[in-house]
Amino acid sequence: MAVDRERVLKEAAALLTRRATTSMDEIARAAGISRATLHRHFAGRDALIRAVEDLGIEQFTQAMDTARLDDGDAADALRRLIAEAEPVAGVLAFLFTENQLFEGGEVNAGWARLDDRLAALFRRGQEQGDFRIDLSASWLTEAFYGLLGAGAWAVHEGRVARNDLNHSIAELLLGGIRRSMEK
Amino acid sequence: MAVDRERVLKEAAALLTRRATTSMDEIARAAGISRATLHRHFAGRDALIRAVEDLGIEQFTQAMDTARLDDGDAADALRRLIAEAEPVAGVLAFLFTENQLFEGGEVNAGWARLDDRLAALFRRGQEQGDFRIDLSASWLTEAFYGLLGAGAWAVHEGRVARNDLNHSIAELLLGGIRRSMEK
Amino acid sequence: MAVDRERVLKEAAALLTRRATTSMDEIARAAGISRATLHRHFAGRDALIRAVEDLGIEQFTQAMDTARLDDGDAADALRRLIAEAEPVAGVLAFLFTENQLFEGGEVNAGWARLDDRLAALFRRGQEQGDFRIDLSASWLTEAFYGLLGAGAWAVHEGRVARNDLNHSIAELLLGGIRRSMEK
Amino acid sequence: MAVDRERVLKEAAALLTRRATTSMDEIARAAGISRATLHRHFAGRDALIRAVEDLGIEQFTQAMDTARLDDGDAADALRRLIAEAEPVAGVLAFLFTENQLFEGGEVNAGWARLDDRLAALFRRGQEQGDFRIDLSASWLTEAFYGLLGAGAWAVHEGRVARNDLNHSIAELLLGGIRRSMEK
DNA sequence: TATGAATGAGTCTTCATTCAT
DNA sequence: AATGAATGAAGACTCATTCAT
Repeated sequence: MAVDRERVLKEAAALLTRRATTSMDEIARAAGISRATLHRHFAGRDALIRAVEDLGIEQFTQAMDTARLDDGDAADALRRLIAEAEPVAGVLAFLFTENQLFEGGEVNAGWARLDDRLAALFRRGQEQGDFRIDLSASWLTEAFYGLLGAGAWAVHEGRVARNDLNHSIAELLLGGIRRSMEK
Repeated sequence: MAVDRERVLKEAAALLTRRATTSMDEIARAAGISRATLHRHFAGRDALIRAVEDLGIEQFTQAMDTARLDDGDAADALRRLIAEAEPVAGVLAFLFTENQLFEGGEVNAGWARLDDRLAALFRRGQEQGDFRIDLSASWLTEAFYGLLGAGAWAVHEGRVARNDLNHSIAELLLGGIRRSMEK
Repeated sequence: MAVDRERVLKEAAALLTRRATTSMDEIARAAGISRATLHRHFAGRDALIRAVEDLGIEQFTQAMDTARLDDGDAADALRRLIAEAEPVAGVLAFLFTENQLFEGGEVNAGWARLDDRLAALFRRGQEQGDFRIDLSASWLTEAFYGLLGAGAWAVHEGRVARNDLNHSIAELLLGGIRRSMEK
Repeated sequence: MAVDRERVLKEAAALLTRRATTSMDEIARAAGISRATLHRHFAGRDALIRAVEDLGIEQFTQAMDTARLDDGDAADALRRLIAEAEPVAGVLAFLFTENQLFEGGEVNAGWARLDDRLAALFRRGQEQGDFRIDLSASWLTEAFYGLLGAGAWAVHEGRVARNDLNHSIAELLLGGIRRSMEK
C-alpha cells in the first residue's frame, strides 16, 4: 500500500511540534513506515521539515480562503480566520519558533504572501474605522501568530479548553483584557 | 580574560530561542569562547539550558518586583510589568518556547511561581472589575508570554520599532484591536 | 521487451571498471532497466559481477581460440590475440582490476586458465628464441593485461585513436619504446 | 599526541589500494584513531580520498624531481623514474583504477601536470632519436601508468619479486618482449 | 515479465563531552 | 583558566535486496 505522504507529514508535524529534536526514526515509526522509506519520500531531514512547512503554509492559506477575509466586517472576518486556523495553530507555532532552521536563511516565500494577506485584513479594518490605527498592521500580524501559538500551547497544556480557544483568542485580540461598556 | 557568564547566557538564549537545536559549538562561537571552555562553565548542555532558564526567571522576578504588581490599578501594574520585562523579552521568549518544545522535562519550579504571580495579577484585575472575566487568568498568562515573544521577534525582524514595543504590547493586551469610545 | 542480458553486462563492466563501487542503481539506469529488474536477472550484486567475469572469460577464451595461439610464430600469435581481444578490452580491463580490488574472493577458475594459456604463449616464444627470457612469462601476462587496460582507457579518453590501438599495444609489447635497427 | 596526518593518509592509501570499499571505520582503526577523529581531520570520505590523491600526486611529483627527467639519455631518465616511482605504484594504480570517484568529474589538476612532464620525457626521447616515433607520447604516458600498476599488482600477488620490478618494467617498456641483437 | 515501493543492514557524519597541555 | 584534540554515542543516510502489483 502506497505511503500516504500527507499522513506522514501530519505525524511529523505533530511530533516536531512537541519536540523539535524528534529523530527521523521516531517520525518514521509514528508514521508506520521504516526509516529508509521515510528517506525515500523526503530526501532528508531538512527536506522533511521544509515539506512540513509547505503543508503548514498550504493549510493556513486554505484557512484564509475559507474565511473569506475580504467579506463583510473585518472583525467578523478575523473571527472566521481564527476559527479556521485553529487546527493549524500547532504547526504554525512550531514553524515560527523554529524559524532559523535553515542556515541559508532563505525563508519560504509562502510566508510573505500569508503575512501580506493578514496585514491587508488588519489594514482594511483600520481603513473602515473598525480597528485602531495606533497599532501597525505589521505588529498585529505578528501578534496574531503569537496568540495563535500561545493558544495552541495553552490547549496542549490543558490550561484552556479546546472549545474555548476560538473565543479566547478572538476576544483578546479584538477587545483586549479590559472590561468595556460595549460588547 | 574571565568569561562573562551572563553574556554567554544571553547569547545562548538568543540562539536557542530561534532554533532549539542550536549546537554547543554555535553557542560557544557566538559567545567568543571555545567549546571546551563553554563546557567548563556549564556542566553540559542541560546545565546550560537550565542556567538560561534561571537567568530568565531571575530577571523576570526582578521585573515583577520592580513593577510592584500588587500596587494600584491592575492595568497600570500590567503596564509597568511590560515596561520592566521588555529588556528581558528575549530570554523570556526562550523560557516560553523552551517549556513548549521539550516535553518530559519537569517544568522549572521558579517558572511556575512566576506564572502564579502573573495569573494573580490578572485575577486581581478581574476581581476589581477592571478586567473581563470571560478570559481566564490562566489564558491571559499564556497570552502575555505569547505577545511578549512575538514583540521581541517583531523588533528583531525590524517590523516594530523598539520604542514602540511597550505601547504595542500593552495597548493590544489591554484594549484589543477594536477602536473603542473610551481611552 | 526482453532485457538484453549481454548489454547489461557490458554496461556493468564499463561502469565497474571505472569505479568499483558503482551502485546497482547506476548500473540499472545505464542499462535502461529498473533496479528490481536488474535483480531479477542477476541474483545479486555478487552474481552480477560474477556474470561480468564470466562474460569476459568467455569472450577472451573465444579470442584466444580464434587467434590460434599455438600456431606459427609466437609474435604473430600475440599480434593476432591483441587484434581479437581488442573489442573486449573493456571487459578484460574489468576482470583485471576486479581481481585486484576485491581480495579475499577466490579467483575465478576460468580466469586462471586464461592466464595459463597466455603464459604458455609467452613461454613458447621464449623457448623458440623469439622472446627474451629475462622477463618472466608471469610478468608478461600481467603486463599484457595492464597494457590492454591502459589502451582501452586511452581510447575512451580520446588519447589514442581506436584504429591505432592494435598497433600501439602490439608494437609496444613486442618492440618496446626504443628505436631499433630491425622492424 | 597529535594525529600524524601523513601516517593516516598512508594507511588509508594502503587499505584503499587493496579494497576500494574500505570503510572509514576500518581506516580509522588501522590508523589507530577513532572514526570521529578521522572525520575531524578529513571532512568526509570524499575529502579523505582526495587527500590520498593529493599525496599520490605529490609523491609522484617528487619521484619525477628526483629522477631528473631532463638530464642525459631519455632512456636512462625513464629508468630512474621507474626506480623512484616504484614505491608509489600501488597508490597510483588505485587512483587510476578508481578514476571516476567524483561525480562532478573535476579531475585534480595535478594529474595534468604529471602527464605533461611524462609526455615531455617521451617526446624528448623521440626527438633525440632514441625512442620510436610511431607510438605517440600520449599513448606511452598511458602505457607507463598501466605497466606501473600491473607491476605493483604482480608484486603484490607474488608473481614478480620486488627486486625484479624495476627491471621488469623498464626493460619491457624500453625494449619490448622481443629478443633483439643489441643490449 | 517488469517495476514502483518498501525495508534491514550497514556506513557516514555530527554532537556533546572528556582529556591533555 | 582556557583550549585544541580526541572520542563514544547517536542520529542521518545509502544501498542491496525483497515484495506486491
